[in-house]
Amino acid sequence: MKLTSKGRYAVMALADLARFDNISPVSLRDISLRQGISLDYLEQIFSKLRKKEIVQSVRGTQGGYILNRKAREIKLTNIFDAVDEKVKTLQCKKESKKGCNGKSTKCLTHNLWDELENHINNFFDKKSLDDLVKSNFERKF
Amino acid sequence: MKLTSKGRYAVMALADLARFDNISPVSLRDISLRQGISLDYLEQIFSKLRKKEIVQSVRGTQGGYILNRKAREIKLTNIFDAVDEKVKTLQCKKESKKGCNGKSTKCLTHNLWDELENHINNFFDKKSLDDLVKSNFERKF
DNA sequence: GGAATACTTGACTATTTTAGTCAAGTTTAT
DNA sequence: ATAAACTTGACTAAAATAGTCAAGTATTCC
Ligand code: FES
Ligand code: FES
Repeated sequence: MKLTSKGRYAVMALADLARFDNISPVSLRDISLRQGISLDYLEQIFSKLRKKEIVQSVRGTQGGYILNRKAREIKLTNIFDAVDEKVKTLQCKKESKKGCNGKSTKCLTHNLWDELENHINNFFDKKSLDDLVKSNFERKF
Repeated sequence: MKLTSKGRYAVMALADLARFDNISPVSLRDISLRQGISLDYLEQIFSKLRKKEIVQSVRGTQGGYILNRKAREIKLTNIFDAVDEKVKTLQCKKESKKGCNGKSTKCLTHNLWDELENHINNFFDKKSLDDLVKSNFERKF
């Protein structure tokens, strides 16, 4: 089980952006340089974040991106959702009554994986971008 | 983030095996048929489980595998460890002082991913094979 | 002893996913 | 006008996954 770069970068980039929240737009070029993420890849990611209304774009020179909501209101869940980084522990389709083995009942481990998925998603539901910025701020003292 | 088949199958197969704990060895062929897992793949998995002393093999006709420890003492952590299904949320090396971006300090999200990793591993540390067998047993009534 | 069952090992491969790159635009501040 | 910066879509190399395949060894039962 591992976290993919897309999810990691999305959160990393937003954490960078959130530090300048409401001051001025941050260009992807700056994020790219500061965080060491490919500019082209960031563009892909921010295109998705914009579609899900997590960020707003400001075009033209001195443009960039700004948060579209308060940092406190942006949970990791929202970010992961936007970039399609999803937690997937079940093999079967959750809605279906069939099991992952093709049989008519759920497999021996179905409930276990379902619990695991909830356990992980709980973490993402709780953490906001704001928590992240604050914990980094405190780290400096 | 998703669970791989190797980890899923390892737990599924052991859950099947645990139901016959101390009665008689269970052949991989039976597990393969009941759980719908490729026999060749199961062999790979059980080879690893045997090396980590989670199961014992019984050769010959009527042979198979039996648990090497009490089901209560086999945690998911042990199983995942044996088959190399590891939780990996950090990009950087944990011991190193360098960040994932190659810089000399840890990145903005490092602590967050570290927390996440612990959160997930807690789940695996708590759950035992025994819990799994019992919850399936109860399900029948 | 011979056949059948079942474990054992190692190498090999197709498919899928990931992590990007590349190219050709459009928009806007200065 | 020009440069900075967003926008979109297609493409691709590399890695990981999920197995398969082949050849062999050990043990029990008849
Ligand atoms: S994971 Fe849902 S039935 Fe196996
Ligand atoms: S994940 Fe450890 S420094 Fe970024």
